[in-house]
Amino acid sequence: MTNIPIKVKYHHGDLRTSLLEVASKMLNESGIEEVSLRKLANRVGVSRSAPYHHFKDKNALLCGIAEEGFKQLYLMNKNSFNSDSKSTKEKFSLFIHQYVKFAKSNPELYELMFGRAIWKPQNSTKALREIAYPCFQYQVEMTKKWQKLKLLNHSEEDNALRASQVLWGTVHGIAKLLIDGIYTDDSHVEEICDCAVDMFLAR
Amino acid sequence: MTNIPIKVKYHHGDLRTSLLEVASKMLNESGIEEVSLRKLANRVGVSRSAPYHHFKDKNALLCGIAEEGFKQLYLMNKNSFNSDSKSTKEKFSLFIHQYVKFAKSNPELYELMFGRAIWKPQNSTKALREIAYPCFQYQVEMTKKWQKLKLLNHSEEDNALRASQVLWGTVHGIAKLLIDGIYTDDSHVEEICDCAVDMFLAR
DNA sequence: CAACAAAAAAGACACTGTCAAGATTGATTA
DNA sequence: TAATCAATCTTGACAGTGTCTTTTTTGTTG
Repeated sequence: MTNIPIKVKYHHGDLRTSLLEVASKMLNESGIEEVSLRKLANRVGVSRSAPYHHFKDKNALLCGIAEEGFKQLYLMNKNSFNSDSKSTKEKFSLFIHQYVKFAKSNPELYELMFGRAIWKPQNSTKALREIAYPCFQYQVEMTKKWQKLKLLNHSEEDNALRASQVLWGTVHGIAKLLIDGIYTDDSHVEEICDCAVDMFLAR
Repeated sequence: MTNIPIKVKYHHGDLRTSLLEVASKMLNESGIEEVSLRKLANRVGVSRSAPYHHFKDKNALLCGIAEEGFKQLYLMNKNSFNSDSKSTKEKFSLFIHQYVKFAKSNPELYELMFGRAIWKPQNSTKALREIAYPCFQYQVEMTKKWQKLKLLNHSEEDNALRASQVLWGTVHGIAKLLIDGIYTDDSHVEEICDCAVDMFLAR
């Protein structure tokens, strides 16, 4: 009956997830700059220091948001890599395009996920690392496969880890230059990705 | 005689360059987080609002610092590309290695130069753009040359702009992943760069 | 020398993250 | 059921921050 967001109970009930949800929404809508603990608390209908019972500090909250992003990214890569209806070459192309598209469609989230803020030596939460590392590792696995199938243009002695670091670097770099506003021509994203695919494929 | 940094004159004399110098030092030493206008003003020996007569706001100051970085980067690329004692292949390899090395040796400056903060639509100063764009353009020129000499692995129809965006994306991405703390094994930087070179060269 | 404009200072405001101390609640145990 | 306790939430407070407005000082110029 009364689902007006006016705070009525002293104990919120599920503040932790509420904080994550609303913070994510704020992030998507107005960017990381507009995400402050005080505004967040206000919007959730709770006092400014209530969040501190669920997150050690602001950084821990940000790590929590990023976790969700890495789950998405991991799932996306896994799904496309395991689709039976596509050739290896198509899958490789899909990886490049999808990765950049993910960043372009969730610029604020992507910025957070790979921003130095949460990856500074003592900042990354254990929970975050346990979600992000498998995501990183999966990209190495994909590269290993592509390498075995002689899809990529490089010499024999190159190991999969290095190659995947280069591939990842490429998509990450393109994504970053796009969403940070240095590549200003958003309209040619597909062309850039196509070019990247072309430059990496063995002929 | 008295070169103690105690403020003695009302008018500083050359506050603008002093601010840039000290701010750059603060940036290198302790990172962007530690650069605040108030601390900066304090260290220069001036009131907290004095800087506003030389920079519209904090963002304008940061743009000023970044300018110097782009001058360096431009010069570095130009010098190595014009060295007569090296083969084209060596120059290409040098470009990749040098670029990443530049970022790794000046992490805070690089982060500022390519951070979204100063490149947000209305944030970049005209002066910054006039220094940065030629720097970007030069990378296209280099790529055009490499393309003409059939150094790179890609098909005929690829244009130099797209190829240079991919190349730049690669070095930028590798650099970012390194200095943001996502690639934690700094010791293999050279190997990653070598691998990148190998993957891009035509065979 | 007087007038003016540039440069610097001081006051003030609305933010921010975070901590300490107290209030309220739901759950557990006696 | 009643008392205890820990989790949760609130309020007050502090030291920061960027930036605006008003006032003071200075160098320059007519």
